[in-house]
Amino acid sequence: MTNEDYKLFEANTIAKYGIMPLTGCFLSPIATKALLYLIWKCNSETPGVFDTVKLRPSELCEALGYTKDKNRNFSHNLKKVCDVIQNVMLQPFKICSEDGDKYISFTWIQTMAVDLKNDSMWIRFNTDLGMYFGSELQKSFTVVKLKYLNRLKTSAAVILYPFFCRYAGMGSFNYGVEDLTILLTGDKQCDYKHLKRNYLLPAIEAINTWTDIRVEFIENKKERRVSSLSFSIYSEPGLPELESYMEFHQLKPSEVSAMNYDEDWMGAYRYNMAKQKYELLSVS
DNA sequence: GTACGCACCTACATGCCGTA
DNA sequence: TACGGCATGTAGGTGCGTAC
Repeated sequence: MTNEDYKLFEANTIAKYGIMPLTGCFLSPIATKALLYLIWKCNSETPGVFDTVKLRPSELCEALGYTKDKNRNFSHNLKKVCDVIQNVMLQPFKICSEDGDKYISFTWIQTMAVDLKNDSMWIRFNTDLGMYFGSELQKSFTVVKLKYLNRLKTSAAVILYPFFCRYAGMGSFNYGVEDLTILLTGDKQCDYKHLKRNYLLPAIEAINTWTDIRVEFIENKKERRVSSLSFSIYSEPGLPELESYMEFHQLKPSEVSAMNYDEDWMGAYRYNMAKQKYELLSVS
């Protein structure tokens, strides 16, 4: 599997409103990333059709950043990830009309079968999922690279990275504080200071450090109250990419700014999703 | 060598309060 | 209304002994 394979195609509606609020209850970062991986895996094997997906639990575990290390906890994490998916089955997915008078509710996953001994699992998505995220995915979607998403740890960062990728092509855009509050907290009563300190700033710092985009924002005020935010999205390498680039060109940190960053180095490296770092390919 | 269970630690999420 | 400090509960990550 190559770096380019770690992509996710999201419907605009998911990117706009976020996968977590859409479920009616917030999923943990691990649950969100696991679910996104399953959606990506399913879409890569049966584009636009959401029915069933087969994969190895160890593959999912490694894709989420867990590796077999000296601490012998891989089997722990394997079961934990399976439990996380099982919990996703318990959390209903809810889509409401504008006024909230009409809604439809179902679960993401209908059935999961796991065989840890033979390292296999089988997931059946809810049969109604295809009506909302099936063929529509092929018409308009946002590309999110899972290798970047999976480096993020907080729920806010996991929500915001796909959100910013959705708008990356626009360069800059405005977004209302109330919409952003619902996106990140699910509670529009949450005040802006709480949103900024506990969600927005830590998430943007993580995104700027670990992903392929850089986000900056300014506050737009109506009188004293912050009413909306103007976000600017730039393409910029993450820290692991920058470190490998420096290693490849044998640059010191002070010399990086004088160079124009390129991705020539990537041919000499392989990205290890489990370890979440680049490994130099051996010359044969 | 690997799976499992347990304990511990860290980071995150949340709420409350005081100050400007 | 914005900002920051502090306390507390929880989720996730890590280390290690034991059993198979």
